[in-house]
Amino acid sequence: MRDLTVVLTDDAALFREALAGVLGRAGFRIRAQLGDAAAARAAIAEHRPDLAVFDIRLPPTHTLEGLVAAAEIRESHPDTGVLVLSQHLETRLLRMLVRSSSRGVGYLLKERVTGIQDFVDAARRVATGGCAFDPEVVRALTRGDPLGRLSEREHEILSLIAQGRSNMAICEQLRLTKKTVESHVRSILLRLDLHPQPDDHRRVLAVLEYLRPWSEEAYRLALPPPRT
Amino acid sequence: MRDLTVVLTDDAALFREALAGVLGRAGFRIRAQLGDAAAARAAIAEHRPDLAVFDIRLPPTHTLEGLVAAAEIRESHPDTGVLVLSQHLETRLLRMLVRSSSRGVGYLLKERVTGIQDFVDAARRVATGGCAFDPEVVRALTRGDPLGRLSEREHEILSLIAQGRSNMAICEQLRLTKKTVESHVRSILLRLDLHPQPDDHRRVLAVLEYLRPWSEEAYRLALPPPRT
DNA sequence: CTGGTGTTCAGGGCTGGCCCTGATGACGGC
DNA sequence: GCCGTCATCAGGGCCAGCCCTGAACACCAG
Repeated sequence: MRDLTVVLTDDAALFREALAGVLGRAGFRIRAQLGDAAAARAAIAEHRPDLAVFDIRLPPTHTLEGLVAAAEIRESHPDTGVLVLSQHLETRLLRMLVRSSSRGVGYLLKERVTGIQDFVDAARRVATGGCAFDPEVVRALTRGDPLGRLSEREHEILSLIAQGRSNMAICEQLRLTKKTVESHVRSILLRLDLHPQPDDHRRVLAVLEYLRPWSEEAYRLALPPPRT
Repeated sequence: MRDLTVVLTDDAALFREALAGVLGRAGFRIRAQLGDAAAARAAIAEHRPDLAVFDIRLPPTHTLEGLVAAAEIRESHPDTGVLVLSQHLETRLLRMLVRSSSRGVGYLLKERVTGIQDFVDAARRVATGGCAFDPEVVRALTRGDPLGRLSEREHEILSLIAQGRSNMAICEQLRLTKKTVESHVRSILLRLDLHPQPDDHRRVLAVLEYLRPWSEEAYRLALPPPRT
């Protein structure tokens, strides 16, 4: 079996070198190591590697550039597997990465990669057209849309919560009692699987859940259309 | 003075017809009325109007399409003024609309347009290369970045708040006492001008303030680069 | 008819979060 | 030295929001 080729993109040079070392010793040929998305695009176009590894957050903004680049590479170079490394699970954005296919794509959470061998196995799978997702990622992908579990009324109230309205403002606006709003809030939190945890501020988490579709939509506009 | 030409885009046909009536009676020539952004782009390319009026939220997604289209038109048709109508003030997204220039652009809040004559005046100014911004919009544009008023520590704590962390989780993570975190939270809220109001849930509002740059960045990626 | 879902509301209890005041120490600028 | 800013922390108080239980009614499907 021939050596698989890889291009690595991560602005953290130390981490990038470490990955290069790991993959190199595992038999991959490192074709390039880049620190930003634009350079990665050029290198991938030049080398046409079996695998492109991206940190999700790249310069200049450290927000979305890695994911944008990864999704674009998936479209423009269908023979290049794309492996994304992330600190956090960005479920809805992840869905956009796999919207056309889950072949040749991987999404791993940096802190949950349990060993070098796991990482190498994942890289090899993705490079050869398979997929590799962190189990948390798989669970999130197979789950339905949490917001879809809300009733119409609950959705309406969550939208007001997400505007930073107090319960009192909400009950006045919707002509309900304080108790009714509280009941709905409680139901919303449970429907969204936001159970009491000492570390969580659940109202904020519910807001974040509500805002995600919007973020995804903004992001969708950043991408080329999927091939049919 | 020749009649100014205009293309209107708003998926609410009734509102669109009403605007057409108003502008028509004010001497504008209505070149086209469209319901979505793609149709608007084609019509503007065909008619090259003096003014393009957009509702900010257009189909198919009713999220950003109007603003995307408006910003693109600004780039591709520099002689066409762009007037955006919105329900809410989206400050940071607005900034992207005026990033290259504030000539030939307007942003009005639908609920704050105080009369037909005001609207017509604004349309005329924008169509002839001027600008028209709701006073609230002007105030927001001239104000600095609220997040820039935070100290490094405050910014760090706000980022944790925005992840939906409880105060207890934050104090444990940063090895501070509960009291210290509370002090920082209080300072953050005041720095962000989030004073106690019975209608507000201020912690959520602080989170929304924090998340705005990210939204803007996602949106920036959706736009063509500004001409230099 | 039964069961499930959605909507509304109540009583009662608890606490995380916020408020205010005050203090200390470090640092930098004038 | 003085002042302002930042960071840390304390004491004490209050309450919006959440929790739990329970109830009633409407509607729909089986």
